[in-house]
Amino acid sequence: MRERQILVAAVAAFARAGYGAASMDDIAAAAGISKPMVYAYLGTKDELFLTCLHREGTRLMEAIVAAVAPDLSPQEQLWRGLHAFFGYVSGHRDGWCVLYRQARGREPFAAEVARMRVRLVEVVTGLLTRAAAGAGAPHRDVDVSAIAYALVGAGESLADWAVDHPEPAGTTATRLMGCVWLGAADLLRGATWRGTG
Amino acid sequence: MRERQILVAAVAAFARAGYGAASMDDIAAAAGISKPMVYAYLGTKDELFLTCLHREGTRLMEAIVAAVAPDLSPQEQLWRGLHAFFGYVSGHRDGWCVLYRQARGREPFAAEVARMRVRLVEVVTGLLTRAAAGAGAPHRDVDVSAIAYALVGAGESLADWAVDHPEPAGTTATRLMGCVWLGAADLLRGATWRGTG
Amino acid sequence: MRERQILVAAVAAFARAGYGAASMDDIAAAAGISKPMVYAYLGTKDELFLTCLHREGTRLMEAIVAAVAPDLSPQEQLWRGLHAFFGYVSGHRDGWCVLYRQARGREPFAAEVARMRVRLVEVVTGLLTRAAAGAGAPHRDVDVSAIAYALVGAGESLADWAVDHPEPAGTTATRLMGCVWLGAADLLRGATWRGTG
Amino acid sequence: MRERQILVAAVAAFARAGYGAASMDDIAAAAGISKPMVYAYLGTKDELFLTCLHREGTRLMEAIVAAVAPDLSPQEQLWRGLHAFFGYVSGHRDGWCVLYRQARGREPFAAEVARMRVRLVEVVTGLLTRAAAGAGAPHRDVDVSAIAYALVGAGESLADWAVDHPEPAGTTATRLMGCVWLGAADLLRGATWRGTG
DNA sequence: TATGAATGAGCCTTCATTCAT
DNA sequence: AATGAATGAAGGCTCATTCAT
Repeated sequence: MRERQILVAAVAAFARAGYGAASMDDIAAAAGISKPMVYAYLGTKDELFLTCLHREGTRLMEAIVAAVAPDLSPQEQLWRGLHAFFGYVSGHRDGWCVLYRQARGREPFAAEVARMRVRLVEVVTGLLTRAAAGAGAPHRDVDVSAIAYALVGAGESLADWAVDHPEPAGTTATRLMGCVWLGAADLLRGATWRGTG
Repeated sequence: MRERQILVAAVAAFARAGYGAASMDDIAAAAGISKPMVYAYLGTKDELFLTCLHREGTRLMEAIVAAVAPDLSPQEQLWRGLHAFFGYVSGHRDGWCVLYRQARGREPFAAEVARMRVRLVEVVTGLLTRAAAGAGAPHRDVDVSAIAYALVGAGESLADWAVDHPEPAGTTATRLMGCVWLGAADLLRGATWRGTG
Repeated sequence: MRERQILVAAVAAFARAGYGAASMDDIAAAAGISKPMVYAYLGTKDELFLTCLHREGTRLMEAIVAAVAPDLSPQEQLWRGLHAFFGYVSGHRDGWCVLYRQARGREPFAAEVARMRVRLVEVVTGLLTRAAAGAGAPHRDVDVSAIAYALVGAGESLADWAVDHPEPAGTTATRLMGCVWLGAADLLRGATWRGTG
Repeated sequence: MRERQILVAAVAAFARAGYGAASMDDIAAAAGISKPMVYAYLGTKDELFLTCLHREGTRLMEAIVAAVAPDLSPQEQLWRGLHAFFGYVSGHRDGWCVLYRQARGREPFAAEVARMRVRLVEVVTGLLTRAAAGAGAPHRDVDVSAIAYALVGAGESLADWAVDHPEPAGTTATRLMGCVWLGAADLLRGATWRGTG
C-alpha cells in the first residue's frame, strides 16, 4: 500500500530529525513520491504525525497484549509483557523514538501519547491487581496504580538505556524483573530473579 | 535581575508551547520587554533554551545533592534524594517540563539533557554500589547501573503521575521506595516500606 | 526561462537601489513572482547577486573577446575592444552599474569583480605586449601592465562620462583611442587619431 | 577635538567593513565613546558618512590644488597634481576606499562623490585647455573634457592598482604621465616620459 | 492519478535610533 | 555632558500547503 510506504518514511524522518526539522519535502522524497500525494493519502503534517503515532502505539500495545496470555500467572505475564516491550523497542527503534522522544510534550500529540500510556498502565495495573489478589493481600487501587506507573516509567528508561547498550530483549526484561519484582534490597543482597519456571 | 525575569518567561513559554511553537516574540512579550533585549541578555533562541536547560538542570541536581548527605545510610540517602527530586518537580513544574519533555529528542539539547541525566544516574549508581558493598554482596557494575537507570526512569514516570494526582513529595517518594526497595512481590504480598527509622 | 526573468529584475533592483537597499521582496515583486521562488531558482541573496555578477561579467568579457579577432593588428584590436566595451555599457547600463558601482568594495563580491577585472587587464596587457614587440621596443612587464590598468580605468571613467553625454560607442572609443594611443601632448597639439585604415 | 576622533574611527570602519556592515556600535567603540555621543556630535549614520566623505574629498582636492601652482606649465601642473593625488591615496588609504569604493553607487553619497569628481575634472579640464591654447591648437570643449575624464579615471584605476603594488607616488605619477602625455604608441615604441625639467 | 510549480505566513535576528539617568 | 538600556522596524529565509497541468 502507498500509505505504508509513506508512513515508514515519515517515521524514519521524524525519528531522525524531530517533528520540527523533518520537512514534508524530506518525507515525500524519502517515500519516493511527490508531496501532494503525501497530503492526498495522509493529510496535514499533524495528521500524518498522528497517524504514525497511532500506528506505532498500536503495534506496541498489540505486541504486549499478544504476549500477555490471560491464563498465565501474573509474574509470567509481567515477564512476557516486558519481553515483548523491549523486543518492540529494539526492533522498531524509529517508532520508539517517535513515541517516546518526539511526541512527548508536543501538543496535541502529547495528549495522544498520554492516552496510550494510560491504556498500558491499566493493563499493568490489572495484572498487578490480580497478583495481589492471588497473594491474598489487601491493597488500595491508588497504590497499585502507582506501582504500575513506576514500572512503566522504569521500562521506558531502560528502553532508552538499551538503545545505547544493545542486548537481547530477554536480558533487559530480566534486569527489570529483578529490579521491580524482587526489589533493590534483595538484589543488592545478591539475590537474582531467576524466572518463573 | 533582568536575566532572571526573561528566563522565567522563557521557561514558562517553552514548557507550555514547546521549543518550536514558542516564538521569541512571545517570550519577550511574556517577560514584558522587547525582543532585542532578549537577544542582548541571553543571545540566540538556542542559547536561551540552553541556558534554561542548565539553570533547571543545575537546580534539580543541587536539590538532590544537597539532600543526599554523605554520612547517611544508602537507603536513607535514596529516600532523601527521591524526596528532593519530587519536591523539585512539584515546585518547578515548568522547569521539569522543559527538561524532560521539550529538550529530549531535540538536538542539540537532547545531548545536554543526556549528560545531566548521566550525572544523576552516576550519583544513584554510586549510592547503590555502596549499599551493595554494605550488604557484602558481589555485583556487576552493569547491573547496578541498570538498576539506577530503571530507578531514575521510574522516578520520572511517577513525577508525571504526581502531576495528575497531587500529593506531598514525601508520599510519592515513599511509594517509589517501597516499589524499588522492597520489590513488587513483597508489596503485593502486603508489605509496606516503613522508612529508615 | 524563469531564471532570466528574475535575473533581469534583480540586476535592475541592485543597480537602482544597491545591494543593501534592494530587498528580496522588491526583487521578487519586480520579477512578478513570490519571494520563495527567487530562493528556489537562485538561492540566497548573496548567491543571486553573485549570479548577476557572473552573468554581466561574462557578457562583457564575451563581447570584448568576440570583437578582438586574433589576426588583427594590436591597434585595431584595441579599438574594436573599446568599441565593444562602450557598446556593452550603453546597452546594459544596469549590468554595468552592478559590476562597477555595487560590487566594488563589498566583499565577497569585490574579490570576484577584481578577478574579472584582472582577466580583462590581462587581455589588454597581452595586446599591448604584442604591439610593443611589433615596434621592436624593449619593455618591462610591469610598465605594460600599468598602462593596461590605466587604460581600463580610463575606459571605465569614460563610460561614466558617456552616461551623461550619450554618443555612439564608436565616438567614445575613438576619443579614448586618441587619448591613449597618441597621448595628450599630441592631441592638444591638434592631432587626431584617425583610425587604423 | 571629539569630532576628529570619531571621524577617524568612522572612516576606518567604513573602509574596512563597508557602509552597511559597519555598525554605529563598532564606530562608537572604536572611537572610545558611547553611541549617543556619536549621534550628538555627528548626527545620523548617513550624516556621519557624508561628513567623512566631505572631509576626505576636501583633503584630496586641497592636496591637489595646493600642488598645482598657477604659474607652472600645464605639463608640470599635471605632473604635480598626479603626484599629489597618488600621495594622498597612499597616505590615506582608508579615506580613499571610502571615497572610491564605498560611496560610489550608494545614493545619496554617489551624487556627492560625483559632484566632487566633477570639480576635479574641471580643474584638469582647465589645465588641459590652457595647454592646448599654449600649443596654439583649436579644440572643442567636449573633447578636452573627455580627455580630462579619461585621465581622472586612469588615475583612479592606477591608484587602486597601487594599493596592491605599493610604490612611491612619484613612480606611479610618472607612469601615468608617460601613458597619457606621450601616448601608448610612443611608449610602446620605447619612448619614456622623462619629466618636465 | 500524480506532480512541478507557486505562495502566504511567520520566525529569527539585527541595527539605527532614542530615553532616563 | 555622557551613557546604559531599550525599542521599532525591517529583512533574510523557510516551510506547510495548494493549484494547474
